[in-house]
Amino acid sequence: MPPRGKQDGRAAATAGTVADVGPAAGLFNPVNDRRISELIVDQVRLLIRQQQLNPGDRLPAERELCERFGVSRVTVREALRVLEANGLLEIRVGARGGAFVTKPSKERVGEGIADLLTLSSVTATEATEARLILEVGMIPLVCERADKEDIADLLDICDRQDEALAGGNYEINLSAEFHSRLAECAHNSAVQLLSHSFRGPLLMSLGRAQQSDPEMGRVGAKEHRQLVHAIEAHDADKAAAIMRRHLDRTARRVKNL
Amino acid sequence: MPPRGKQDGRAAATAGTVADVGPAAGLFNPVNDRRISELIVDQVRLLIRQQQLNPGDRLPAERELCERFGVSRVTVREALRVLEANGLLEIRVGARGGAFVTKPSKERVGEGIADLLTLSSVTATEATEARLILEVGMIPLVCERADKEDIADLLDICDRQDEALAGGNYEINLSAEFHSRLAECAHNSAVQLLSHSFRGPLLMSLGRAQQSDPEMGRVGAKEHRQLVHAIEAHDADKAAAIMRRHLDRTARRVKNL
DNA sequence: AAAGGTCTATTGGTATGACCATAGATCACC
DNA sequence: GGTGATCTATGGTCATACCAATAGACCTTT
Repeated sequence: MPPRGKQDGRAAATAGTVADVGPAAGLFNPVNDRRISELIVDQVRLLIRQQQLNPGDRLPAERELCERFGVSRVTVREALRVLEANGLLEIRVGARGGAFVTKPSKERVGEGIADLLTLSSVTATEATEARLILEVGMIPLVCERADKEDIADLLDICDRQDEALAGGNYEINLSAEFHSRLAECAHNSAVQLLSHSFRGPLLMSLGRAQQSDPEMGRVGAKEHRQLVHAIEAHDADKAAAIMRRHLDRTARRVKNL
Repeated sequence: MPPRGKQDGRAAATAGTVADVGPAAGLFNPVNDRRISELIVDQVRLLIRQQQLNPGDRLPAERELCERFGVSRVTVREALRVLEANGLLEIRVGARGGAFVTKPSKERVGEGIADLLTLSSVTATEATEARLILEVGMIPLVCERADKEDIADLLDICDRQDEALAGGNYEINLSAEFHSRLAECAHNSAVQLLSHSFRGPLLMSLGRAQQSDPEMGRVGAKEHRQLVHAIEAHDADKAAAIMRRHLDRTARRVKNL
């Protein structure tokens, strides 16, 4: 690369990224507003979307990216930070480290959605309503698609829940696990993702509600088991009714809390 | 600030951020391996969550933040980038510019979710199913809560849709606008958010489907109007049925596409 | 006085070059 | 064969400097 003048920052970098079209290109043509790092972000994101970069792939080292893009390391690093924050990259240090394209981990995505939900002005009541829509709405899919393994897993969770209750300790995590596993039974990753996302924001309020009435755990566990049996019998209407009742109780507690 | 030794980077900065506890603190205590910029991100995010920083508030200038945190500008900037990517901050340049805490804009959040959805391995079929659950599930809320203004707006969109159709051009944006406005009628921002999020990822496939059969637009517009009337009559069952039929057609097209 | 231009200070955007910290990989030694 | 030292590639951070954009003060012109 020919050594550039000392400080031609944006101009030179922009020239390297945006087409220098024809004569008089410097006049009356659209101004380039965006940050250089954003252009890099877009470029990489596009590559990932188009699957020219696949999960597990490693991007060139920062210092090499600088040369390729014709920008400074600071700029490249800011782009990588954004991509990392968006869950597209994972950055590891040390030899053989670098920026790796992440597998589209459902947990990671769900976490991102959960974060967005908690930071938006969604109230607990609203989230509960939305959750009810999701969980009741997915019941038909679940009843249609749940296989033997699904049922067995659900029952296993119920068993552990009963055990915990018998031992006197109520495990709210088990309830969450039940609903999470139930969402898997829909065999639809979008549904699963959304259902999972609503878990986090609600856990806090649920935890408080549960504490105020530990007996709830017992009722909830029983309903879980009834639900599984209804699913096993492919009785969508009955299952939906149980789920609605189950969540309605929760909704009321959230409202009164 | 007392001039530090030339390169005491992480050590010094860490000492300023993490508690230096008791004697022998340098031995056997947890290593701090997070990035400094991440610590800053956490700190700011916490301030926002606790509402000690509110939408519209302006953070100190980068150069001042450097002093406050005792780190370099690069580090502060990386933190700001992440916060910006997460939709928490908006950064403006120029005099009186700086980092401003953003209002929790629903659009922004919805966009984030949409991004996550498209980047995860959710197929169009799955997304369509999830959308059906949402849009049908919210119908009872809509029928219960839609007010005169809601109905009027929906009818207005229907009118514009008919106009466009009469003029021979089908506007897919109008259909999207209808569903978006409909979600507002649930008067629940979580539902609205989710519904909105599914718009983007589906537009592409829908666009293609629509092109393959332009007559669809006419049928869809008619169904929209029927739907509004059912809602006006608070007939949730009928409205849900119409919506289900409406989306089922779409779902089939997506599957066959 | 109003309109419009110019200057200036503030603030983010980028470049450069340096050094530190980390973690594989390799090799020497026991 | 394993154990530890050393090498090396790579991200993490710092300091400084200059460019670019913008708001507001100030000045000029009409």
